Amino acid sequence: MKLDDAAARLEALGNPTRLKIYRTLVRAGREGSPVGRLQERLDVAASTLSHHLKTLIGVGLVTQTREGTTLICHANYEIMRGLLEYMVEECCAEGTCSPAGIIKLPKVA
Amino acid sequence: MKLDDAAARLEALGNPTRLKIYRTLVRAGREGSPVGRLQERLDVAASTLSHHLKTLIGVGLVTQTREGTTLICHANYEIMRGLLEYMVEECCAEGTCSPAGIIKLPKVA
DNA sequence: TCTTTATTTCTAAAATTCTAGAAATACCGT
DNA sequence: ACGGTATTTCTAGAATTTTAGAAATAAAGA
Repeated sequence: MKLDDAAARLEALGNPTRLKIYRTLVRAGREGSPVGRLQERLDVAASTLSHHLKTLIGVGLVTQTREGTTLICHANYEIMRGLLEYMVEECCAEGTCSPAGIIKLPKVA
Repeated sequence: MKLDDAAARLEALGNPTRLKIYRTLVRAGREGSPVGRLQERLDVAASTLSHHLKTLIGVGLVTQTREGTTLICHANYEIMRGLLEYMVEECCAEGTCSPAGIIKLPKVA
């Protein structure tokens, strides 16, 4: 991942509302969550939510699938994985900032 | 770490110039880097750099120590560790987005 | 086709961020 | 105390972001 892509994704997550959205989608699990349910949960105007979702979708952190009239949102774990990988590799000292319970191994699949 | 703190730190890192600053400081290692050297490396106006550093310092990601007339900047790994921990715990599905080479263990110190 | 529900796009105002020149401050050596 | 180097603070303009109401679009069902 390039620095500019990482920055764009960090910026997308760096807004409390968008971070809440993303976290909610992670908790929604594999089935995801309709936009409408997100709106109820987060208590934000529909247009505002849509705007934030657009940002998250734009950087690849969220995807949408349509099911009839409702749009289901999903967290994209692959992108998040890449972002965490970038941060650990580019922004951490060897072993110094591995989160507790997380260990960096030499070479594991 | 609270959601708002995590968001503030992600936002701080979510600007290409600031992400470059932070990455440079990580690469500078334990001894850190003077503001002036950062300025040469990143080719940015002194006042602009100072402004971005203020942001990073404000969220705890960077610290400064004075050595005579020069200020030395250091990456704060403890805060970064906490941020990564937050992201893994709050924004990842179990095992789904562990970066390659990183494994989440049940309970390790 | 008309209605309803779900969501986005358009629009615009308020707030914030980014940038960098100029002035101010901090510290050291003489 | 003075001069020089390092860095910050002040200031302000340009650009971007955030917010949400209103209008538009998409899909399903009667």
